[in-house]
Amino acid sequence: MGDQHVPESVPPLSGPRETDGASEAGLAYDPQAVEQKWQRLWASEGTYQVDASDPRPKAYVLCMYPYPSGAAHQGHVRNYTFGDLNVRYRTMQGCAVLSPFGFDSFGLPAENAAIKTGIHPREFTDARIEELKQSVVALGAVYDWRREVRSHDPSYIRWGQWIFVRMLEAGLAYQAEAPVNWCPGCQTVLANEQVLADGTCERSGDQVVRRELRQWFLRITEYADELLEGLHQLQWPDRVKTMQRNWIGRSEGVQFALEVVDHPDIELTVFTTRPDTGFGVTYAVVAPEHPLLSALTTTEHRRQVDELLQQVAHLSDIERQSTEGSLDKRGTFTGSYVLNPFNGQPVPVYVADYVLMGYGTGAIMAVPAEDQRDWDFAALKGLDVVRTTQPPEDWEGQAFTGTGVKVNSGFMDGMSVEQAKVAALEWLESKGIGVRKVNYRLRDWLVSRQRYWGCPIPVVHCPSCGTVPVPDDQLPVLAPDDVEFLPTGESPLARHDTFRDTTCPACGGAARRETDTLDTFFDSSWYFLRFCDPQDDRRPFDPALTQRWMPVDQYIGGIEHAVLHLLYARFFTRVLVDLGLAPVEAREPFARLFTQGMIRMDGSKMSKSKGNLVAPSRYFDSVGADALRLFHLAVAPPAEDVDWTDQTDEVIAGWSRWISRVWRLATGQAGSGGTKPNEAEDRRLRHFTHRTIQKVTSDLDRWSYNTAVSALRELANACYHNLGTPDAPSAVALDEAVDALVLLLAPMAPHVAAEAWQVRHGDHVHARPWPVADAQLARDETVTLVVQVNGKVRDRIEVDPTIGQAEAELLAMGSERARAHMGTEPPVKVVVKPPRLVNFVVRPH
RNA sequence: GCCCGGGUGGCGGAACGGCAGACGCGGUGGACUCAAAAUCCAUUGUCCUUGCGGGCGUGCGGGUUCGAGUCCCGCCCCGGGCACCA
Repeated sequence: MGDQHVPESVPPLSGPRETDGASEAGLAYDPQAVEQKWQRLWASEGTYQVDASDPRPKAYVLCMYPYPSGAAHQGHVRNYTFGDLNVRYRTMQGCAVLSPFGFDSFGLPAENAAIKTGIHPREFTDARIEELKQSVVALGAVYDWRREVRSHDPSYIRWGQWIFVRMLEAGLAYQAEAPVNWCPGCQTVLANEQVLADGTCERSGDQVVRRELRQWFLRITEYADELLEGLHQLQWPDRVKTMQRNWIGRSEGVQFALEVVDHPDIELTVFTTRPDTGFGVTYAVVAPEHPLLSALTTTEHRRQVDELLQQVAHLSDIERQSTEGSLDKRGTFTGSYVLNPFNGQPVPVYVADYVLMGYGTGAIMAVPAEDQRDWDFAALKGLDVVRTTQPPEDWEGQAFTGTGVKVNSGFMDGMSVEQAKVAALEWLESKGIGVRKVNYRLRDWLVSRQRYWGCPIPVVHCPSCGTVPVPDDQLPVLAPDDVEFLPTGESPLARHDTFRDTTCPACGGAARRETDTLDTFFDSSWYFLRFCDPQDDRRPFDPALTQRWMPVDQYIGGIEHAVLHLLYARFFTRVLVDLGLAPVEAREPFARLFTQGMIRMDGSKMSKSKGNLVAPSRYFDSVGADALRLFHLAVAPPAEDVDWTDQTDEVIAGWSRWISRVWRLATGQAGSGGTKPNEAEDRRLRHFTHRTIQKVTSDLDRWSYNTAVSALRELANACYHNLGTPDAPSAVALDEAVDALVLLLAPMAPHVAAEAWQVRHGDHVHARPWPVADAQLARDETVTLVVQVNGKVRDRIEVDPTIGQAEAELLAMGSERARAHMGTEPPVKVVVKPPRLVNFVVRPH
């Protein structure tokens, strides 16, 4: 998964602190010694290994598996800090937590490195996996490592291919022509990322062109409605659901045919969501790739049309939909006319780049009066504009897309837009010209990649049998190692004779092996299922084990995956359920989703391919992992982006100081409580303790980690209050407070919490149950009643929280400070919201 | 261009439509110390005021409301995604 924006460089951190090799009570806290001790212990005791037979209620907590880009960067640290907090918190709450880890280990960077340095992608990738794994362990994040999955592992490839074959058999995979970015200089297909903003190749600088290639697709559009409907039941951020909804882009409308003047043999089919505007159609537009374009183009217009096609060949879809620059040069007349079926008038047919072949029918009826882009284009080309919805008075100079009364529209005159939509549809259907049609913005999933470092598509192309899947017992199809990684030429697989040339599994004749590999989103669409049964060599995963763990209860990853990965995976699991391979529990794979913000530096202008130079290891080696974790929890709400600045190191150092502050409290070095009860202080501290337990618990439940950490700061401050003075709280109250502090800290800063607890009690803090507040002690004895005059705060009165309406008003009325702002007349109105607020509304004087 | 977010002190941030700035970082002052570090304590939006207190303040402009950082409308700026980066 995503390699996030990462900081480029930071000023040097103050040198490593002195360590004294141990951290028993009475000594300074030594993060390195403590962290290594506990990391070894968690690993050797298998503390976070779970099995399906575990009787506790299950919780599946998962961070999106990473693309192994080497040592972890701060984006990973942030992700795994949140994940680990959830794992430990749910464990303390009594759940059997499934916490697996794996690697999205196929991908472009390894192949680029191979081309550059000659190192084989596998060697390159394995080395980086080890590095990343090490930093994840050093962070103190705990996983059931027996379940590790790597995309490039032959067993994972095998079952991925096996699933692809099942999809092929079910008719869900098919081949079709689709454009790719072709670099004439490199003689190779480029990823969008490798094409610069000016449309040139990042490596050779050549102008990139779009070229049609026969490629594999998955029929995700068949699931469009289901994917849309399924969003309702998900506990996902609204913005992610909205993005998916918009991405699917369901729209209801009409598809109808336009007669072509002087061409009885062909007709132009268009889709519209606004059939009510039919009388306003003054021209039509086809996409440059439209199959009828050639037939529609007359001899005298062919030159201009060809020029346009050449120009469009190196534009991306984004550039084509942009209205920057003049539309003038981006469309031209074909020379043909079609008949507007509503009024029988001939209207000209244009070709323009802003119409995309991939959406609808690749042709539109243009209504400049009611569509702004059509308006702009019509203005440039001097085309007619006929309003069919009456715009408000004074409306001129632009399209009117709102609702109103229909005009100039024959049988629809006088109707509302909504009525007219229905009338136009019924009219088109009754005439046999059109049909109602649901259209989606979503396109089928193109899974072919012309690359080496990916999962080979397991089919063989036979001249006599056609496309034949590789039989199950011959899986996995593995890419050969002896390939050349050249900076020019096609995919290494296509040039590898003994891989490419094979025999047909059906007839035994000479055949050609498919040399495309699968999109890495294919791999990331089912790894969370494999985690449930990672070593199975009879099937991708056992349905019973999958049923035990699925769905993922908490999925955590970057917002950049809001649409693609998260939509593909939802599609994939639906298919697996429909094919009977996965239990219904997996239909919606991620019950709860959290999308974290990104790490930015200098406004995020840096490129993602640059390495991460703010390596977490520099913090592990100085202040320790706990300090870095607390920093990430505290610095911002988890969903927000984080700016890595000059001040960041100082803030992290502050967390290191705080850890020592807690350590001194826990070990008694900060001073101890009194031997006798101190009623006032004890009540204050116990109230604070139990209120903090409530606050932290609810903050963790609502993903408000920054405020949870703040609450722990406050509890520590409360513990220090009056410590070492005659007015100190009793040892009993202090111990209760410090124990609560350590327990609440355990999911956040697990090492110091574990060590502190062991020093105090001898056992493991992470095996303790999560603390429960005493509601009586947590209750506030008084609250502040705010007295306002005309909405401005004029006084504050401490009152009993159960105070009533009348009593509150009476108390407020008695406030001298408030009365000083009220003049002599009685208030016009009094708003009383006990126990928080009384607002007197008076006439200004 | 389209879709989705964000904008609060010097900085990161807090705030069920009801005390704007919790908790930190940085700053300032103090205690401890021969001194320093570490530590502990206090203070810190801004303007006017000796003080009490008051005015102004949540990107900009309007609106709803007894009351708006929060809700609505219109802008500006910054970021994410846009189907082959993952």
